[in-house]
Amino acid sequence: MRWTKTYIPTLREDPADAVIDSHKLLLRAGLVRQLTAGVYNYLPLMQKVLLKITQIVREEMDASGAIEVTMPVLHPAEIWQKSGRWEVLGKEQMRMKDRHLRDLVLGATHEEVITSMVRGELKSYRQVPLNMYQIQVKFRDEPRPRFGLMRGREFIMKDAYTFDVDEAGLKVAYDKMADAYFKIFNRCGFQIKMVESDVGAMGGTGAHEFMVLVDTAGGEEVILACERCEYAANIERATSLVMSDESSREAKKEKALVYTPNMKTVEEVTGFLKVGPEKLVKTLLYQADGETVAAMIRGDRDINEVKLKNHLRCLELEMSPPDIVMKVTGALVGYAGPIGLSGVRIVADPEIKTMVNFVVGANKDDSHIINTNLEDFKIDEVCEIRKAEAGEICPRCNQGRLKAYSGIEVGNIFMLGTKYSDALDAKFVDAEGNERPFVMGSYGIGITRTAQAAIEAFHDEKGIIWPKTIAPYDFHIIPINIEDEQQKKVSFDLYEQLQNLGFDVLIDDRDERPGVKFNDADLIGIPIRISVGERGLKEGAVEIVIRRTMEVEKAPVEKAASRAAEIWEIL
RNA sequence: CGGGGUGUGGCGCAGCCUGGCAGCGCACUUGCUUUGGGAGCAAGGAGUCGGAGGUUCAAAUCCUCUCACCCCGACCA
Repeated sequence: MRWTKTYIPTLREDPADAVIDSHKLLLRAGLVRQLTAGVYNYLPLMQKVLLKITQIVREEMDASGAIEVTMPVLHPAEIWQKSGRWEVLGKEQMRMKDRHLRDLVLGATHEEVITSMVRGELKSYRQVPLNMYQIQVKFRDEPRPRFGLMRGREFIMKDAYTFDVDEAGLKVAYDKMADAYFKIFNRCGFQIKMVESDVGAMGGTGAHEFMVLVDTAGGEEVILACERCEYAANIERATSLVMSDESSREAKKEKALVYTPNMKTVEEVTGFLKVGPEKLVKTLLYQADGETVAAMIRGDRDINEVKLKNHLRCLELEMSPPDIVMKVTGALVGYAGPIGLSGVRIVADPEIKTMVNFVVGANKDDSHIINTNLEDFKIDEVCEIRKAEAGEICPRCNQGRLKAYSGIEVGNIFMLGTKYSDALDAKFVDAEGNERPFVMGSYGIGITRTAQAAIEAFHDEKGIIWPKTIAPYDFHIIPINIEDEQQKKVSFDLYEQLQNLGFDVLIDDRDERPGVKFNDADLIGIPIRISVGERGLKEGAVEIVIRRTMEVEKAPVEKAASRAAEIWEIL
């Protein structure tokens, strides 16, 4: 492709609206332009990248035995109401009404659609296992779109769905998809990490995310991974070993009410009482679908609301407002405690069970109780609700410490079970003649997000460094001075030769100054650049430059194409 | 949804406080020169100052309302 015949609007300056490197580069390299919040045009270079990524995805999905289909973007509300996700997704879902005022949905995922699609027609155990996928635009009405394609309201995804007769079949399908995902992301050039994750609104029995690890600020999720074994989990899901601390060997003391005027935070109370925050137990009040629940957690820990929400099996979970706190505890916010708290479910983190002589709120203004022990109150349920932290001990090998990484989620896989086949009535007849719901799985890859993740993972201060498998072009030829007939001829000869060898080639035929072309080349990040200029031609040579390392090799004009192809092979 | 910020030519910004000719850099067009890391000179085109209402002799500037976008938080299949 000739630069002058395509559209690559590069920017010299950083766009004002971009914060993270990959977002700035998406805009500066002329890959995308925003239409409205969270919605982007994909310009010619980006289109090439997306096609290369989707091609890899297609090849590996097909190789795994999955069958490609295309499902509608526009869905009737009815199927979402049937599965119960109309309420679960709520405002996350892009919704509209048609002229008849019927509710419609712009799909964020397609479990409901595919389940309706096969219902009544896929009906024998002989027809499965079946895996169908599509590459399709998706919508999510993000409360706050940001970071370019990382958190958009419209994006492209590959989503696949499997149908099996039982859990064992699902496990096979699930592992097969995980395997395909490793192949896909490795081909895209990533070091990928598969981590355990929460199932969220998807529902089901288990899930994993595929994360690209980045050391920049561009990561959007924190993951914890054991430094000794293979354990790795999203922060929402990560657990750690409960360590009984030193104080648990103390002799139990008599509890006592203490006056703590205006001391509401953990810091204030422990500072005032001259004890560490690990000697205090926070009692946090939540409204779980209207019911008030108390969550107890050690003072120096953070609560993991996802874990609490999962334990309570509620749709909405939020901190109780002050008036409810007052009603339940009889005190202002900041003095809630488990002793004498009635009519409220008390959920405690297991770590609490290891503690002695701790501080709790007294359910009375300006008062706490010291030397509290487990016998002093009743715990209704014990459930891990604390956020695991870096440095804690791995729950799997019980030895290694957990380390935190910043990651970008580019893929996820879910074991759905029969949630959707039950709700939408997709059943088959087994060998014994019994009617049973399909056991399903669902598997996503964010195509547009993967492109941005590549930029985040592979760039330097001058621009993008595309992995060769997903680069918009393989070679970038720069005639230093396009007005010079010899340079022009050599450049275009090379352009044709490389194309004849099957490569995707971009030639910068603009009448621009060399500096402009070099800077744009560095910015858009084609893996190999070939400079054709007076300096080299004097010796009958052109320069082959590797973008990643900026290594330069001179090659004779007549051997340039074959030499460039060799370098490509080993890149 | 709470808090903060920004809307001025395609992009990046100044001007606003203290009302008085709408500016700068880059980009764009034309000409000449220049051509190995973002050229020089000259000439030129391009802006309802996000929108509506108000105050005033006069509003980019002050007031009210509103819309959009960005950031922090909440949220996040």
